[in-house]
Amino acid sequence: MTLLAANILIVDDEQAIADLIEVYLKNENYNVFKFYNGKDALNCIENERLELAILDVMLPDVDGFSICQQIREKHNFPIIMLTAKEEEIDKITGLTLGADDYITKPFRPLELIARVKAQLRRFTKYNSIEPNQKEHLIAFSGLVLDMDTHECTLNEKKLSLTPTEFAILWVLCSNRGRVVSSEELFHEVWGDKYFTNSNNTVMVHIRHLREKMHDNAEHPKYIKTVWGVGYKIDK
Amino acid sequence: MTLLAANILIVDDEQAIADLIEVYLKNENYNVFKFYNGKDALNCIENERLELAILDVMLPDVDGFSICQQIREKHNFPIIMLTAKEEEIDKITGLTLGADDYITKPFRPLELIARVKAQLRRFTKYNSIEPNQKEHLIAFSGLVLDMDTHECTLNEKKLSLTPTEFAILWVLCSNRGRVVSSEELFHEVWGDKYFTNSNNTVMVHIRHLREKMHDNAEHPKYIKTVWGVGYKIDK
DNA sequence: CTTTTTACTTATGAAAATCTTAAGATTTCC
DNA sequence: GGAAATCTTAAGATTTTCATAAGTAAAAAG
Repeated sequence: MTLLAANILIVDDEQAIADLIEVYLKNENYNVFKFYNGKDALNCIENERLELAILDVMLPDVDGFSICQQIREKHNFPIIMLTAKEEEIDKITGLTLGADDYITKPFRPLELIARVKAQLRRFTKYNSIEPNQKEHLIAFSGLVLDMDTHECTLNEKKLSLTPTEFAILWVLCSNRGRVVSSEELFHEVWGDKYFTNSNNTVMVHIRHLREKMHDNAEHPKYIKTVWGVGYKIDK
Repeated sequence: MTLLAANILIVDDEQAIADLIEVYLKNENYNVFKFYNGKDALNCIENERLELAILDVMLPDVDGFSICQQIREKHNFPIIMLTAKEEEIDKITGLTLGADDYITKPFRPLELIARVKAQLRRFTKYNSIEPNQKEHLIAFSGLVLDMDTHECTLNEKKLSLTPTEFAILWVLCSNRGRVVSSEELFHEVWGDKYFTNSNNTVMVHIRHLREKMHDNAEHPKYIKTVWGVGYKIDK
C-alpha cells in the first residue's frame, strides 16, 4: 500500500535509466517529475512541492551535488543519490552532506522502490502533524510540569526528577482522575520496544516519585494506588 | 478529524442519556448501536464488529459488569463505564478489571467525546498493522541478531549486549550498507520522547559495541565511521 | 607543492547519575 | 489467617556526562 501520492523528482542524463525509474514509480502511484538535465530540475524544485528527489551524481550541466545543496538550503525533503562507481561510495556520502541515501548503478529497480518507500516513511514520520497538537505544559493545584524544559514544580518548589520519573508523572497527570495500570504506564514511558521488563520497575519509580513529592507536598499521597488496577492522581 | 468510522455500542437504561450520547457520537461520524437493556446489547456484541463500548453500570436485566466480563473474554476493544455515584469510583475501577475508563454521571458530553477519542486512539495504536510486518531476525556474515530474545551472536560466540547496545546494532544492521547519522540513530533507539540528549551518548555506546565485537570479530572494525555523516555496517 | 595552522568531528576513560533486579516486608482483600 | 498485590531496600548493572585526547579536512603559510 502506498502511503501517500508523493511528488518525486528524477534527474538523470541517461534517459533510459530515468525512464525506467519513472515507469516503476508511476506503477506505485507516485507523481513523477522527470528531467534529463540539472537546469530543468532546479526549476522544478523552485516551483513544485516535492516529497523526494532521486539525483544522478554526474550530470552534463549542473552536477548532482549542487542540486543537492540547493535542496538542503531551502527545503526539507529526502534525497537519494545515484552513483556509478562502487568504490566512491564513502567519499560521496562524506561529501554530500545532504543526501539521505545512495544507490550504485546498476541497481535493481525493486531495491530502488524499497528505498524510496523507506525514505518517504521516515520523512512522513518525522514531519507528522503531532508536534503542534501535543500539550507541552500541565499545571493544576500546585503542580506544574513543563515538557520543554523537563522541569517540575510542586507548590512553587522545584523537584529534580530523573527522565523516567518525569515521564511517569507526565503520563499520570495527563490522565488525571483516571486510573492508569502499570502495564499502560510502561507502554507510554518505555515505548513498544522493550517487553521483557517486569512492572516492578514501574513500582520502584513510583516510590521514588512519592519520596520526592512528599517533601514539598501538602497531601501526603499525591499518587494514589488503586488496588488491583494501577495508579492515579486525583482531579 | 475523526480517525476512523468506528462502531460504538451504547447501553444505558436511562433512555435520555443513551439518546444524548448517540446524538453526540453521530455528530462525530461514528456508527452507533444503542440499547436500553443488557440483553439486546449482548446480542449486538456477538453479531457486530465493534471498536468501543460505553456501558452503564446499573442495568435492569444483565448488569454492566457481566457485559464487561463477556467482552473481555471474547473480544479486545476498549470499554468505558458509566457510573452514577462519585464515591464508588475506586471500588468500581477495582472491580471491573476489564474497563479502560469510567465516567461519573452527570458528565459533560464533550468530555465523553474526548475520552472516546482517546480510547480509540490508544486502541488503534496498539492494534496497528505493524507487528507482523517487522523482521524479528537479522543474520549475515557471522552476525545474528534476534529481536525476540534480544540475543546477539558473532561468529557463533554469544555477545552479551545491553538493551541500548542491542538497539543501536539492530538499527545499523537493518540499514546495512547505508550510513546512519547519529541523529537518526538517536531517533530510532531513544524514540521521539527525549531531545535534549547530546549525541556523544551515541558515540559512547558505539564504542562499547566495538569493544564487545572486537573480541570475537575477524574484521577489526565491524562498525565503520563515515566522517561527517555517521556510522555504517558494510554489506 | 608541501607543511603548518585552524576549526571541527570523533574517540576515550573514568566518574556520576540513573535504572533495574531481586528478595524480604508489608498491606489489602476475602 | 492466608493468598495475592504492593511496597521497601539496597546492591549491581547500565547509561550519561564530562574532560580531554586523537583524528580529519580545509585554509593559510612557507
